[in-house]
Formats: sequence, C-alpha cells, structure tokens
Amino acid sequence: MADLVYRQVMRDLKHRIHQNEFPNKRLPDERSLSEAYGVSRSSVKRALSILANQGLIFKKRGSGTFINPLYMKNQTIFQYEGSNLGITDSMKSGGKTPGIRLLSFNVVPANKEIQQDLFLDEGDFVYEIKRLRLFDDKPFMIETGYIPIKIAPNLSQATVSDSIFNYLESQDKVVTKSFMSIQAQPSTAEDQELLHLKPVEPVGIMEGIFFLDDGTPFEVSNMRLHYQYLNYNTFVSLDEE
Amino acid sequence: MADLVYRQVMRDLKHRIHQNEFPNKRLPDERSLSEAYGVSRSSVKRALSILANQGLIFKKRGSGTFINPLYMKNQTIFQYEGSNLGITDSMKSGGKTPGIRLLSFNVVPANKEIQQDLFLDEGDFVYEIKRLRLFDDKPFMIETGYIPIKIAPNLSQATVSDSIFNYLESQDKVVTKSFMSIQAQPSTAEDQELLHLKPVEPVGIMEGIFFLDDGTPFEVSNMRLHYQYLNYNTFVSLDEE
DNA sequence: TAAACAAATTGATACGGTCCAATTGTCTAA
DNA sequence: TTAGACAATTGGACCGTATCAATTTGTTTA
Repeated sequence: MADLVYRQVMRDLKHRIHQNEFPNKRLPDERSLSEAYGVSRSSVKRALSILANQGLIFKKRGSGTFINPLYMKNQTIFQYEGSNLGITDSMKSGGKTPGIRLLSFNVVPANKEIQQDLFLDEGDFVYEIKRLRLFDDKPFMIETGYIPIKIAPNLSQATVSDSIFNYLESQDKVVTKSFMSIQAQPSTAEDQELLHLKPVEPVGIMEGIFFLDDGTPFEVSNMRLHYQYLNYNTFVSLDEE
Repeated sequence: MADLVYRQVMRDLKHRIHQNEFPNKRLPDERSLSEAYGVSRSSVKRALSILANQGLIFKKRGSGTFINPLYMKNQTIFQYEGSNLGITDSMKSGGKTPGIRLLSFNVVPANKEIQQDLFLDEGDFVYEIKRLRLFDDKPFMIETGYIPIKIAPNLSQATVSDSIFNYLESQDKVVTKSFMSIQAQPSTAEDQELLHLKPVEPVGIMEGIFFLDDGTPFEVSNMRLHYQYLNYNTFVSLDEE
C-alpha cells in the first residue's frame, strides 16, 4: 500500500508543503518533479490531482501549481484530509475518550425504506441497534443503526457495545464509502433527556448509508447529535474529477 | 468543453445507466469499452473513475464494474451529481422561484477572521452584503457575505440584489471550489422574525469560503437557514482520489 | 464429490510519448 | 511609450504499451 509511486510522491509533497519548503506558495513544474523524483510525469500528475481534489493545491494551466494559502494559514478548519467514516475512530484521533452505552438491540423486519436503502427483499430481517455515544463521559449522540443479518450473522450484544467498524475490520470487511445527509431539527423530549438539552436547543441529524468496499450497502444509520457537536467540514470541487 | 473524450464517454455511460441499458448492474469491461468507443483505455478509465467518485458505480478488480443499486433505486437522494455551488442556480434547477431581498450593503474593514479566510492584509476593505433569500416568496435563509473590494471593485446595489455568481460569470470569473462547514444552532430573535420560526425551532448554519478557479478566495459567506431547508447530501469516499 | 491447481478475465499501476491551450515575458514595430 | 507579435513555459488531453494483482471459471486430481 505504501509503496505505490503516486502515493509516495503525494505523501512527500504533502510533507514538504507542511515543512514550508515552498515559501513562495509555488510548486516546481510537473516536468521537473517528474525528473527529480525519477518517476513519469503521469504519476506526478496523478499525485498532484489528488492533492488538488483535497484542496491543498490549485493548478493553473500555463502558470503553475500553487499551494492553497488557507491550508497553511488555518490548518484547524482543514481537518478533512484523511477523514474517517467511523465515529469511534474520529473521536480517538481527537485524543478524547469515546464511550458507548447500548440502549437497545433487536432483530426486526426491515421496513420499506430500509429495504430500499440496503437493497433488501420483503421479509428480510435487520438488527436494530440503538446506542448512546459519549464523549469524555458526556452524551453527545443518539445513534440508531440497521444492519442486515445476512451480512453480519454473528453480531452479539457484546460486539455491538463496542465499535462496529473495528469489529468489521477484524472480519476483513472494510467500509470506505458512505452517502450522508445532514439536517437540523428541534429536539424531542427523548433527545433532551438523553443529550441533556434545553427545549430550545436543537439536534443535528446525520443519516448515512455505509458501503463495503465492493459496493454492498452495509448499514443505514440515523444519528441525532447534540447541536454543539455537529460540525461537518468538506471541500467541494465542481471539476467532477 | 463538451468535446473532451473522457467527458463524452462519461456522459454517455451516465446516460446509458439512466436508460437502464445494463439491467444486470454490470458494465462492459474496460477493454471492450475502449474498443467500442474507439478511444484509449486510459480515457475509459478516467471516465469510470469519475463516475466511481460520484458514487454511480463500483469497481472491483478481477471482477468487473457494477452500478450502485441505490443510485437507480432512489434517485432523489442522489441529487448530488453535478451539484451547484451557487444558491440561485440550485433553486432554479428545482423549478421553483428564487428571490432575494437586500437587507444591507456596506463597505467595512475586514476583521481578523475575514482577513485570514480571504487572504487579506490589515486595512483591506470588504463588501458586507446581508441578504434574505426567498423560495416561492417564503424566506428560508439569511446570508451574510464578505467580498474583497479589490477582487470585485464594481459591485453595485443592483448587482448585489441579484445572483452574485451569475454576475461573476459575466465577468469571466468562475467559482468552482469551496470549503464548507455545517452546524446547527438555536434560532435568535432576528432569525425567528426573518425566517418565521418559532422559538424552539433551530437554524442550520452553513459557512463557506468560495474560491475562484485559480485558487483566489473570493467570498466568505455565513448562511443561516430555516431548519427545514437544510439538507446537505454528499457522497464520501476514503480512497483519496 | 471435493479440493487443488491452472487459465482466463478484469481492473490497477506505471511508463513515456505527442499534441494542445493558457499564461507570461520579451522583443519589435508603430 | 505602447500595442501587438512571438516564443518559452507550464499544465491538460489522449494515446498505446507493459506488467501486476485480484477474482472468477474451468479442469484436473485425490
């Protein structure tokens, strides 16, 4: 994984950018980089185009390749790079202690919507996992997830009380894609109780469908977040590449 | 623009997918496509990789390329493709009538945060444009935008009462990238008045920094949305390409 | 019949070449 | 002095090839 040429170039450039090796905010041209690294120009292009998609650099034909000044100026807002899909891991990386309290754990027939989202048939069953997520012992999110039993037939109460994504990895299944939808709503009585919210305080809603590597939809998840913990950052590019 | 080979292939494949030309959810292999379209395999790969990033298809080495079942089953949630950055255009595409009411229009010195976001120096001035956005005559969003005067020296009250992005296009400046941050908050008294909200109803906050094609940060915008209108959808992939 | 192996299929990586398009700087002519 | 022509630089598009790796399929073997 770490030996791919374009990834090496990508990583090295990222590193050099962080080291402020290009104070004039301008990278060497592609042909020079190709020669300097001893790789083909195609590989350099590939590395650069990934960095551009991540918002680190901007390419301008006829002029050169430049570092996004914002990326250097305010690194905190740019935490997007290498973003994590799983909640547990995202938290850990912040150096805080994540916690999980299992609220309920059932097997139920999939309703119409879930059938559609998870590509199931009439009569298929799913786990319904309702969990309260904690952050340094403070509850911040109510999560209701649905997972087809035929994809993970061995889910136990113990497994589900920990990170499901970590469990999956141990089964050689990797979640690398997801479709997310973000909304806001007034809090319900249950929200207020579980998340310690005042009546005027809202919840953020994140609904996600998570996919395995091969495109199989694996889980639909409905997350109700304490509003102060919802902060979704993303770099949007309309280049369609 | 429309004559690029990989875009033609991409568009044609997208079209054929919509026409349900691949009922077995499987696309022809890359080599066949290359031959059928009379283009190189590289171009086919490029087209396919864009479609994969958009979540339309999944590629599986050694097996083939498959259509994301969700993409066909529920097209409404997948409106992401070809997403629009500008508010006005996004609305129009929905077949509804967008409206703008100018609340205030001033030139003010950029504060520290704006200086940082827009890469300005101490003492630089920016337009401060506060507008109420309407949707079929119903207010749904309060937008406060800041634009450096040195980038758009000729902004007039009339210009600003219409779509700024459309104005930019007429000046041959294109906005293709943005950095967005999404949050939720209880509504303030002003929110409640302008957006017709009850006290318990929240607002969605979208903050965005918009970039011109060459990477120049062009505008910071703070958008307070009626919570029922905040619905941000996105396809997330951890492949880093 | 089932397991092991071999071959064909299919996408991934990487190279290097050709030509094009946008930008910038320079030189020239009015 | 300035406007326009020209050349050099730099990224973009596209092609074709070679090789590798994962998966599936077919065949052989125990």
